[in-house]
Amino acid sequence: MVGIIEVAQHAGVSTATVSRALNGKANVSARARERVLLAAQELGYVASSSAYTLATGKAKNIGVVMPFVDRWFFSTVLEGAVNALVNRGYDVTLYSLSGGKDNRSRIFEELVLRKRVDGVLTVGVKLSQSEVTKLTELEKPIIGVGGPIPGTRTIAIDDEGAGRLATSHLISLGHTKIGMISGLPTTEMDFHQPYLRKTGYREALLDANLSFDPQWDAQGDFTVGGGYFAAKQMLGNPQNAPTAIFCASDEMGFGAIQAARDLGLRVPQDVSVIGIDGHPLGEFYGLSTVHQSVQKQ
Amino acid sequence: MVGIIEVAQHAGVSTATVSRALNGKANVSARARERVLLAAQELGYVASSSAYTLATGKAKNIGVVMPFVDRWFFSTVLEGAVNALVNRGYDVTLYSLSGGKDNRSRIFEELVLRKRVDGVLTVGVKLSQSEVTKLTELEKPIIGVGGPIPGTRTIAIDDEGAGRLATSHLISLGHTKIGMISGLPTTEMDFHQPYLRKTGYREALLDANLSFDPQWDAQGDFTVGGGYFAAKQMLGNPQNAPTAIFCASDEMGFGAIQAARDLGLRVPQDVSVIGIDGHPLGEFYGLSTVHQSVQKQ
DNA sequence: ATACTGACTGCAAGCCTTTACAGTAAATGA
DNA sequence: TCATTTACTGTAAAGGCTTGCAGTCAGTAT
Repeated sequence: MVGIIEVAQHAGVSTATVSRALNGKANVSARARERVLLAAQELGYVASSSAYTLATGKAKNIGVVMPFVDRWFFSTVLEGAVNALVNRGYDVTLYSLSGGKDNRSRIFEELVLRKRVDGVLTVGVKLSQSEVTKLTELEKPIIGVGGPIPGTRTIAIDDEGAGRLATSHLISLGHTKIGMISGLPTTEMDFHQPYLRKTGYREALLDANLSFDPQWDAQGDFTVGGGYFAAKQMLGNPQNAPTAIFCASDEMGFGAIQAARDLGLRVPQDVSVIGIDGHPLGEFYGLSTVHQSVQKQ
Repeated sequence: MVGIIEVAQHAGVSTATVSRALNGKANVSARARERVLLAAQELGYVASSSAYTLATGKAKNIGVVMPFVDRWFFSTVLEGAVNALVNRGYDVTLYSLSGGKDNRSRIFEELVLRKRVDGVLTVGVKLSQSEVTKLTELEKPIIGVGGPIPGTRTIAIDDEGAGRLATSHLISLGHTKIGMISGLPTTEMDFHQPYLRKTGYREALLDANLSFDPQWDAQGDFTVGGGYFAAKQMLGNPQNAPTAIFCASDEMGFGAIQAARDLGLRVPQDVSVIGIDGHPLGEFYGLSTVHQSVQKQ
């Protein structure tokens, strides 16, 4: 493996000058810089990142933490983040919380601590206070997308507002029996948005003096299949079926639409469905949605 | 930042013993090991990964390279890979080729060279001979998923066979005018499967003595939207519309189905559509598919 | 001609582990 | 009891880079 010493010899300078030249520092004569660049090129030299990190304390690497990567919202954010970071010379190390039970604490305690990353980007994760404290103590900047993090900067839409907006839209269409398909059942889940969106939904109902029926409160797992089964159950109830459904994500909306169709209901004539996201498939499904610009986030 | 020295002092042993105990080596007395573990625990110590890498040459990190991350196939493979690796103590550093033009060479030359990764997993990427050589010289193992890599081990379905299978299925349904929506237009693209799948399609047509009409050869970009527009154009041609379409991916198949519907055609009565993947949405769309087990791959 | 800048350059320490090697103490065998 | 093995343990080098500090040398002001 060719190291900085070989490059220095090849260029006829010291390793210090090689380092400075390669890192674009001042105080290197044009001649020396040129020779170093040439030598590095010829030898195919790239500085070892572990040595670089050890010496500088900078890893040029950002950790991205998300509950899953195979849901639309997450893979889209990830794609955007990877591209943005790679163009600025950063790598992305990906941590998925879906891998197992004690994954989460291991990620935060071991991996991040290992100085492998310079900062953390969380997506749709609600960090606990102790997790935030830990990261802050290590002076690792944190940015959250789509999920508030106590005491740090967060980029997210107004989930509560979005829930209210979607619900209000259904109300304005004349619906009075409005169900909601939200996220995951357990509250201790890492995943945050569902709760706020549901809050918005309830508020909108309240404002319009509409009742909130627990039977119309379903969980859809944020997947198409989850939305499908939830909607099927809700709409299939002959006594007490809603005429409109607000889904906390477009993917669940797709499932709901399909469920309605399978039950012989027409969308939107018999049932209205609205989601949140702006998923590219929405157009094909004819799903109304509250659009959020995910890539930009 | 607490280092190994503090742990050693705290435990009343040398740093060597700390290292050995923490890495589970033999030759550490039970008593010493216990004290070290306790001390590390109390101090919240985790070894610096850059120092570890520098000293051992192992990065405990795998680079995953894919053309995009926000397409279903890729995000699914990624999810599977991340989970499998994290459970074995490896991190995943993600490189997306979609980020820009000279991204690709930069990734292979700079980033991988920097010793940041122990090995490389490519997904749907066709590596050039020189890229393979480079990695092999550095003794970085490579594994490919869904795309052959000259001289290395690859996990992939028989793309050509899948194309033939799908096409044969359409033929067996009695179709004689069969179109195909395949991948990207440019051949120099990183993305490999489209070509093989199309080969299978042609072979199946040939075997059945069916003609291959260039008008029925469209590009769908592997997205729903791409499939939609390609199908719309193909099916919308009154002179020469196929009665069946083979799509190289399910996502394009979804678009094709929607296009058919928008044109007033019923699926499958008027038009048959078949894809490749086994995308979970296939069920909802009623899309026939050649299933491949992506997570397992 | 001399003192003094200023622009480069090189030496060597430091970053934090792992691990080869040498050393110590207890345990075993004769 | 003494020699020898066994089981740990500690010292210090090595890994590859960055960078503070000191030094060199040509150029400038006096």
